[in-house]
Amino acid sequence: MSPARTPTGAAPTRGRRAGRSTGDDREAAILATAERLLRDRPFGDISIDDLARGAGISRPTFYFYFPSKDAVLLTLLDRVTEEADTAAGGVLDRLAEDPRARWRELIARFHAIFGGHRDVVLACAQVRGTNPEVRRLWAEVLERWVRAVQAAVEAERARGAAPDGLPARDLAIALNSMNERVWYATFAGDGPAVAERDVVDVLLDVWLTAIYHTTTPPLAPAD
Amino acid sequence: MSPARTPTGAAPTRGRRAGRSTGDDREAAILATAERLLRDRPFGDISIDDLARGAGISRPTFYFYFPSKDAVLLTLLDRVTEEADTAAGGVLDRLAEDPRARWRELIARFHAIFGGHRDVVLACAQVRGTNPEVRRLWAEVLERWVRAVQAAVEAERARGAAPDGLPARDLAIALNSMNERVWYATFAGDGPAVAERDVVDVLLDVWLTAIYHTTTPPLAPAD
DNA sequence: ACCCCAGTCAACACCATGTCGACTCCGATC
DNA sequence: GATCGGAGTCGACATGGTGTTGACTGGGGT
Repeated sequence: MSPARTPTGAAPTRGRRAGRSTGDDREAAILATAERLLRDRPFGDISIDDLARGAGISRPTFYFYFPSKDAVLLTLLDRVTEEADTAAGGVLDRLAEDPRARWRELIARFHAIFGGHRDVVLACAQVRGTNPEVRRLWAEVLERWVRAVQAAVEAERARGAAPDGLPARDLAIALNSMNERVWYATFAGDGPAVAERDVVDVLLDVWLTAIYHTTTPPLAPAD
Repeated sequence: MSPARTPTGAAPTRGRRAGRSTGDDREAAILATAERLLRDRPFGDISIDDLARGAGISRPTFYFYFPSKDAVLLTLLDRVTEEADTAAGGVLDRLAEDPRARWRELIARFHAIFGGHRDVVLACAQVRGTNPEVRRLWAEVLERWVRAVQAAVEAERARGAAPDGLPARDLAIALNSMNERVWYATFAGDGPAVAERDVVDVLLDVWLTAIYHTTTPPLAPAD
């Protein structure tokens, strides 16, 4: 998970224009207010004034801490993806041990984290359409995950556990895309969706069949 | 494809408040303007004034034809999904003939239609986050496709061509979701994406392995 | 005693949306 | 051939959210 940590790393000061004195708690208050308000209404229905008042400041003061409403969401998203990266870290290194169990662990962890921050994730999906910054950040995060999966698939093929087929990168993109969209529908309760308690196993099944052509991949190296 | 044709059917007058005289061409002009403007800037950057001026009318007059900017897009979306329904109709009835070829045909047709109206589709994906009407329409369309795929999978299992496994509905949801998200990324050129010329085959591969556990499903009935 | 600057906000400028009321044709009616 | 009604049209206004300006405060450093 080391490559291209640029997004979070290269933009160390997204909120708060610079400087570092007292008002740190105000910044935190804005973030907390956003997360709280998101719990019962969509991002688009929250005005900057709501955020400001919720944090006990006036609207112009809000701009002292964040350049826009979207920047608040971006900071929130940053946290979630960082958490996900941490949770996912290393799981795929031990794939050969027990492929099915490891893939399931990976998917289950993502599920737990996205589910735990569903309001933020859902809001980001909403604004991704209109905000290039969110789009860019999400694209970078996704790229890391795609690369990790791609490498894992190539490793499984190398040890003879998975058959050749699609370019590993395309496969990784397709599977990650599926997860994203399926989780979105599940958490949003929007349109045809997989039940929340089943979603990990449904996704796992498609991943395993797409990668191994079976739902019970071999544990030991083939040769 | 018969069930629940409500969306288009039950709201016969989304544009135009009622009546049916000359101004039909104005309505068409608005639609055409929207499609044209969408070609070089995102939906959010197009104002009602742009639409009105493009159609040679004033902003208040616009409201005579459509209740909002989103309603224009909704009408455009309606056309595209109708076209897709037509193109997809019946393909799955002849699945047993040659499963691989039929599934490929289905995916390729959707690809062609979405690709041909990518601006509209992309715009809809953008506003789906903020507009409940678009969300609802898309959900209904998706529900039809999910049902069709579910039925096809069940039929393939019944004739012994596909192994049992996931509930067919969950599988259908997952695969349709994957397609939606993958196409979006491909057409938007946004983040990790499959190359446009490869996308049909990539999707097909995942569909076949998920449904049949092989990329070469059997042609003749098993017993 | 002074200055600087993080932090604060009232007031303003701007822009997009949506609404109202008045106006103009034009075809139908008596 | 007057008049009536409704489709079609738009100028002007109300509303509401965003982002900016300029002035004020208070405390830490010199």
